[in-house]
Amino acid sequence: MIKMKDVAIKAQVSQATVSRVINGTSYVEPETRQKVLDVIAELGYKGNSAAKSLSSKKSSIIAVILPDIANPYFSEILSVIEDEAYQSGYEIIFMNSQGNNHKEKKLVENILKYSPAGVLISPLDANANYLKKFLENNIPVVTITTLSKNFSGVSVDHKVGGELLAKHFASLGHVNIGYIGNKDEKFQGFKEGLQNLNIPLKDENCIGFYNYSSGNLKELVFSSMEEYLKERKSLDFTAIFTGNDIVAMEVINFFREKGIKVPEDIAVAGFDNITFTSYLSITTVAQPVREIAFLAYERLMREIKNGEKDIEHLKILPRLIPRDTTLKKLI
Amino acid sequence: MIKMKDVAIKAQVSQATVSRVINGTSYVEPETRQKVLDVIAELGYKGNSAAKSLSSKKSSIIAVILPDIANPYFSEILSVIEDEAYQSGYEIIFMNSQGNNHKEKKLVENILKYSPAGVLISPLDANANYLKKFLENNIPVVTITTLSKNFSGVSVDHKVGGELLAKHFASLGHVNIGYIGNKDEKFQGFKEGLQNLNIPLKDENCIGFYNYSSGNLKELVFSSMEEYLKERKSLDFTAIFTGNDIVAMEVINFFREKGIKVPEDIAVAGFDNITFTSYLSITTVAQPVREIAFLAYERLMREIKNGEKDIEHLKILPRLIPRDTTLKKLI
DNA sequence: TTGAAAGCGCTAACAG
DNA sequence: CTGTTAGCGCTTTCAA
Repeated sequence: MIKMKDVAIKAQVSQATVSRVINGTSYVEPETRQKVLDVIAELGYKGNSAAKSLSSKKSSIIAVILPDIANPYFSEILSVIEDEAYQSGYEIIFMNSQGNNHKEKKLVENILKYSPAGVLISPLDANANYLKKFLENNIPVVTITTLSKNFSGVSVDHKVGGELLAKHFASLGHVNIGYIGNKDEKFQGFKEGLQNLNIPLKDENCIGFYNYSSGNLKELVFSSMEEYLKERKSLDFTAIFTGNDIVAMEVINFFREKGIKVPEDIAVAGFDNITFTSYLSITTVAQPVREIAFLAYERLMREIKNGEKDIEHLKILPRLIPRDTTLKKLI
Repeated sequence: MIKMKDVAIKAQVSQATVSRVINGTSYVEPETRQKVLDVIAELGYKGNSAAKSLSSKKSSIIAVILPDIANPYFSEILSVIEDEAYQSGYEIIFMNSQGNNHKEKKLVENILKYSPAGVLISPLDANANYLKKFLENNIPVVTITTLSKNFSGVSVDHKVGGELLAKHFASLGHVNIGYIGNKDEKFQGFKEGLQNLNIPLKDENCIGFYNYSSGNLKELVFSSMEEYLKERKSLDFTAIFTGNDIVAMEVINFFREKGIKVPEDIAVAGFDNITFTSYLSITTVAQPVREIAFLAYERLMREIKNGEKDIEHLKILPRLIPRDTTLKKLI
């Protein structure tokens, strides 16, 4: 690999001057500047990230930590971030926490070795202690999907999303309603939304589990549903809201195997609006993923380049996308 | 950030000794060794990648360059690689070529700055000249999905996959057959497979396009199909093989909009067996993605750690997964 | 406006 | 078995 010194010698200037024209850190006589540029092109000088990072104490690496890259929702996010980073001259170190808090902690520790310029993370626990390491090391962080009091972040208003679905179910005449998924913000919104409409959401109809990894999701969904069915003989609800679209697909799959028809016997709605829900015509709540990713990246850049330090929380409003799986009116 | 010297001082040894216990590069008296380890734990020493990489001239970074991370086929691959890398102490720099040769070239140049320990790439063009830079810089490369004469690689035998589908269509009695997608190896296998069964695959029924990015895929598929329909009034085939599952979904979508029923009016088969095809019950050819990714990573590790330099090409056999979209027999 | 020189934190001879 | 020392390629004072 050709280095600055090689360029310097060939351009008959000092290595410091080469550094200056590359980084624009101080004025260089246009002639020498051009000469250096020519030699750089001629020799195909590329630079050495390690050396640069070591002496400048900062890198052009952005760490991206996501809970489940196999979920299209997150791969779409990564896709947007990667391209933005590419266009602005950063590289992405990607890490997949797989819904595993222990792994996420390790990942955070590992990434510190690289002095990343910034971090984009969809944290499993927005208030986890190990996230504070970024604060201590003065590394800008923007959270995606979840908001943390310590960092800027961009998310969808999940609560509103839950409420939207509550209203949707209500408008279709459902009064016995179920839920399956993480008991998170959207669940809260859903529950409160139903309460405001005087529709009870019975605890025993809320099948909770905590999961991010799509690896064993099918098993998880199937065993949870089996267990539910074992306790009572049949479904005690006519509509079910699932934590996300993938869960919705699995639930529909489960119902299909059991001979339960969607939406004739039961209405199903998901959350996220990943591409594939449209093929299956699943009712869902759309998160503008690309916008979220873009806004998060943009915010991170402002923290990196302009040193903005105030904590900014963006909550984007989701919208309901009614499709076939909730087609049937009960009234 | 706490550094080796800090550890050395507190442990009352030289910095070199700390380096030795960390890297195990030479024997260290068990007592001193333990003392150093204790101090490392106490101080929470993490290390500095840039410094390590600069002085050792190698990094623990593995570059992963994929054509379309939004395609679940590739996100599954990334998921496997990331976890393997995590377990063996490497970090992933992820790059998305988006089916853009120009971008891929730039990515290859960019990654050289990091002296990656190795590269896993699903190249757009296996023989692209810029890939030789890895050879010049002595960086181990393993290709995924496509094989290159210059590097080791793991792929599915796409040709066999195409043949499998040819036989499948034939066994169902189809004689007028179409294709839509990249005119690649699986297309060749498909074509030859049909030829061997004395079924012609007319050129005008082969709708070719070159695409990797799922971004504008819908448009691409729809406009290609529209064009086809404009030229002749109706479909001149009873079964169509699509380049991959996502294309299959879009084609089915298109047919649905046109009121053409699948599989009643036309049979559709995809390729890849991404998770979502099972929900839609699309006939497809399964690529054992996780195995591919795992084998590629394993091979790369052997090149990195053991310096194996021979070129090894693994071709994994795909298998046909018949499902509902090709259910109907014509004979 | 430019060059010389001192590190950045670490690895890897080289002594002893 | 361990300490000393010389860089790795670059950024960044400090002078001139």
